[in-house]
Amino acid sequence: MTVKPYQKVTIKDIAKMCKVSTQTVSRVMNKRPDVSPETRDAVEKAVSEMGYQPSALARSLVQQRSYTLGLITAGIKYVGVSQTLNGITEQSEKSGYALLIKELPRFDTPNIVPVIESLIRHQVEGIIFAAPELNENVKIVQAQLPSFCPPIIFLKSQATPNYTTICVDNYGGARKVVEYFISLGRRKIGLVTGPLDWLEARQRKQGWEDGLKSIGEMDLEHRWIQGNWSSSSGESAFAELIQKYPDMDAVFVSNDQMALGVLHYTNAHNIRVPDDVAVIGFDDLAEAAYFTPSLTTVTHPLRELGILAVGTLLAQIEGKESGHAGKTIVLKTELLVRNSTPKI
Amino acid sequence: MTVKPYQKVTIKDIAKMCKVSTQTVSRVMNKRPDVSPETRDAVEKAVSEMGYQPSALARSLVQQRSYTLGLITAGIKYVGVSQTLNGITEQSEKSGYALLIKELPRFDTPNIVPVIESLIRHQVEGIIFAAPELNENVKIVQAQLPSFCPPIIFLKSQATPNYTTICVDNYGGARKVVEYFISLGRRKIGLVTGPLDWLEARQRKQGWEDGLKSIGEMDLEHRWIQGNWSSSSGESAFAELIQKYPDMDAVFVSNDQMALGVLHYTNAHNIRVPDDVAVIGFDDLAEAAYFTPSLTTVTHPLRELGILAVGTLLAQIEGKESGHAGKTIVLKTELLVRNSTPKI
DNA sequence: ATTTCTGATGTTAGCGTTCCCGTTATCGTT
DNA sequence: AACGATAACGGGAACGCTAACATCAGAAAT
Repeated sequence: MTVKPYQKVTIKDIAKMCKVSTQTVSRVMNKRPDVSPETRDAVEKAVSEMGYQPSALARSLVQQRSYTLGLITAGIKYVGVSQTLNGITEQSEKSGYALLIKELPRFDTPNIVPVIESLIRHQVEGIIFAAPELNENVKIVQAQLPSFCPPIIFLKSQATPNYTTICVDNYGGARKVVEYFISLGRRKIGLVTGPLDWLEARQRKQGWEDGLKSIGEMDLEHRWIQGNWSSSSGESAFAELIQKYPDMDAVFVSNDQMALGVLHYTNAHNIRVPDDVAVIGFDDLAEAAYFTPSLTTVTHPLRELGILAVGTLLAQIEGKESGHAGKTIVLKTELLVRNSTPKI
Repeated sequence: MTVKPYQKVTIKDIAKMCKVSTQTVSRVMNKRPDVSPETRDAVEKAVSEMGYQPSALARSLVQQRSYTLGLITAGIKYVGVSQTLNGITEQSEKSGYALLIKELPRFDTPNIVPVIESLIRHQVEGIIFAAPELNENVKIVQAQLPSFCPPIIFLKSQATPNYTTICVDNYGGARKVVEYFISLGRRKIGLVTGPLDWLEARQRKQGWEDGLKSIGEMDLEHRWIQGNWSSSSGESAFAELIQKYPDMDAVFVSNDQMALGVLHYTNAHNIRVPDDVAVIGFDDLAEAAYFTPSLTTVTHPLRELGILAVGTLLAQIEGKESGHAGKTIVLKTELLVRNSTPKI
């Protein structure tokens, strides 16, 4: 039907073909009103025949707007992260923004500035920092931010006055867990925590700690142990914990993967769950409902976190005034009761 | 120390500041040899003082190269997909390419062409199509591909003569499963398959079928049932299957999530695994080793799939000659024996 | 008949780079 | 002394597009 152009076709080709100026073609492409119907039809016909696609690059350059967002992640292969990513892609697509993605090679990648600079070179209009906060990484990033930097939002980070932060109420979720255990009459509550260089692990631990202290349980040192989020670490951590805290009648495990490790241990050692030890996890993996026994856990809206991140970022970009007021949004968690805790 | 420029700083600013031409600044930025050391130092100093970042957009425009890859996915929140994504981000970063990501709203998104066009507008130099093949979606995409389209690679798709395809040996993996069951003396092998509009589900089913037929088991209609990849569907599918095929002494479950559902059922109904029924899954989820009992399953190198995809694509981009020769790469799978199958 | 408006189009310039070519100064060679 | 080679740098043009203004016809208003 039409000659397949090897060379990419540009606005000039269309203009020449229709004997109009490039400006007119531009007007048609941008659906502006002041083009006569006949010209519009002719141009549209040429466009579809030639398969013309306007260059977003050239457009961005001249308009000084890229309609592109930058995303910095780490650990995409973990469910939590990828759920957030899902929300982010969905919402940015919906808003007509492209998404440039960077994954840090490690959670504790030392120098993140080059990554941000790379995004800036690509003229992103906003940045979502969705890598978990551990050690001082977020503080370091904030301190080293280039002088000219587009709006940036931090996910799952400590609230700071100058930057917008969106996170999940880890502390509150953990307190809910402890309170639920107490309501079941369990007070000898152990903890398998995630690595304490992670902010989220610290927040969850703090919730557990404060929950126990609020009922007068003050001596907690021998009641917790650290894992590294993996099932394997959960299993061995629990093995150690039950040894140094044999009275334990309940355990809060800081994520579901480690909780699975715990259940693997209890199943293998004839420890009855929930009769001997009740178990509550955190995250609500899709699989958690099918663990043996099914796992009581804390859900958090990770996909919504991503959606909200994009929404908030775009609000900052498009309505410059609200600027980097540095607001903080905390999303609620919810306890999901299943069979690893006793029926009431 | 330095005035924070509100306006973005361009190559001209640096040039003016150093009293050299933009050309010279460009030479410094691109580390070209013909600049005197003094000039180079002066420019570099100005660059770092002003926080100048060359615009990748302008550079792409003039060089007619964007150093950007496009990725089309679906179902990022599922582990398999996100593992591949991990490999893709890693390798494209390593190769100095940026990555533009698009997630299809649904697995069976009807019209994918606009997504591809959007990538083309952004001048991506290559496209990785990493959404699963189901129904005829990949064929439709191939048929509707715009006339001017950069190199494109299909992941996990049916091999076709004209396009490069990289996939995992689902068929071979499934055959290995059946052969292993047979080596254990189990011949009454059931199947919980994934949805058969998915190519991967069909391939795994075919492996199971051919494996059984090779030992003379021809009548298979009552031996399989379809799930939808979820644990819940796995559980109910198995419940139905054991009813219509009570002799079954082994079951191949097409992914680990459904296998978890199966184990949930057997645990609840005092069906002994592996004594009464041996179970093998597919995927090797991180959690599978901690199921009760730990799950024998098939691993496939999804991260490597991503890495390989980028490598192959870049080879096509950079060495134009090998062009879209349409080669096909099939990655090996491996059986991982754990406790849901009997010890030998 | 003149002015004013409006709708449809074209012209020019410029977004921030790099490419191609040209210009100068310096130096060694014959 | 004249020549060419080389090193260091600058001037324009171009990439593909759109913003801003300019133009021009014809309709409407005076």
